[in-house]
Amino acid sequence: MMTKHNILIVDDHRITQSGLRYLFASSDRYAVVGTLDRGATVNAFVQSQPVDLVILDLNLPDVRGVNVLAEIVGSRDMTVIVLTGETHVAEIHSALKLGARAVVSKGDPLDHIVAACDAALAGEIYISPHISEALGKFDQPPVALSSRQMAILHYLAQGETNKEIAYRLSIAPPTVSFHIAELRRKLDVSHNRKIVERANELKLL
Amino acid sequence: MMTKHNILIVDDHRITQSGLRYLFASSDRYAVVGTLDRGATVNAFVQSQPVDLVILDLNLPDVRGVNVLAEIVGSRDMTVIVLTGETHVAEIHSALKLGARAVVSKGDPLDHIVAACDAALAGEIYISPHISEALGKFDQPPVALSSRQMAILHYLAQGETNKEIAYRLSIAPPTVSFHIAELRRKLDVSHNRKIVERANELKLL
DNA sequence: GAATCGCCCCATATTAATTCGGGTTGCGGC
DNA sequence: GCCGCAACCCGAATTAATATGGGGCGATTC
Repeated sequence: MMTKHNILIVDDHRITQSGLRYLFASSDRYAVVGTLDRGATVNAFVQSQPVDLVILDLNLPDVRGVNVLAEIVGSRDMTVIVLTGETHVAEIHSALKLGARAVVSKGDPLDHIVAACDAALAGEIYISPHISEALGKFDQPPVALSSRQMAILHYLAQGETNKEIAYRLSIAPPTVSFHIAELRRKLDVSHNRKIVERANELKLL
Repeated sequence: MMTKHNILIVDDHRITQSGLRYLFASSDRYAVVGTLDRGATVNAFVQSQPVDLVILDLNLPDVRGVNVLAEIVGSRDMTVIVLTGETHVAEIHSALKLGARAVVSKGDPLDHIVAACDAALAGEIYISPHISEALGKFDQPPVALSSRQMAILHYLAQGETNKEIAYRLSIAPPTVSFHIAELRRKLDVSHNRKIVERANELKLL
């Protein structure tokens, strides 16, 4: 038997950290070498000591998990698996695109977590049944917004009026209405009052 | 030493369930007698066997934790403590009003959970530092909406226009505007586009 | 029982937002 | 080059939403 794989846990819930430590405590293949509750500290940790596998929560208090992933992946020979509480499809897609090797839900049985670690280290991609079911449901054509549309969506999310947005962008109010109509069309909603909600669902904000 | 206190864990994250079981496994005062991941099953469980203490997550997949709390509290001599991931102030207030005896964040150190159990069973109210800090920040007077205002808020959340709402309620469009202005005032927002967001924050929907 | 308060309603006048028709630019394909 | 296409912009006309001022109704208080 080779030496154990070093695991770093990144999750802001202490009880989850503890549960994971306990899960791996009796393993002869894995050793937990650290637990972090903030995304900002991850990069420094993995630079300072050898880590083979990172178990990353996407929902951290300081930064989005995907940003942490983007920061650390590729920096050295390291495998990252995502352990997430909520199932945000777009975010999971991003994580996989960025190089996450597995995605497991916190609602999954515990042996799925170990299975994900095994598979990820073997070079496979592991998606737990929970997650893959959710992923399949929404096989959505990705919504691409232009920069103008994105800017206006952003101001809409702040709750600003068309007039205010027009002033900020130095364009006429009817032009703002035009872009909003485009947003309605692309986001497939019939009412302005649903645009921001829908954009949040699609994680466009 | 008296007999151990029976604990029921209600949380949809398996890893949290496991962490809590482990936390109490070595205790001589507590015994975990069950773990549930759905709110709908809680009432049947506590009817079927003696439970002294329920550790309840507010964020369950099927129903809001506060509804579970409302259902089980008072049904017998049982203490409920809330263990929550996110800190939704209004929901925590509701939980306390409904009779929860302690509130702990999942981000708190583990000994706070045990402290909460001890305090709750001793008849005290325990609020962890994390939570009490968040609670203090927003010491909001509770927002009371009239039934008309609530109805209109509901339609707003569906994304309907003033005209549609007016038609549904058989009132004139300016009357709808009037109620919306009242909502803006009561919810303390400057833009209509923020009303639904704010209402969600305050869990008024 | 009069004053007060909150809620509900509306018509009118005003302001905001949308639709419509029309124009520009830039870019990839025929 | 020229066509089509998508994004971007606007003015004028239309429609939607708001503020304003006012009336009625029921409950509470003095």
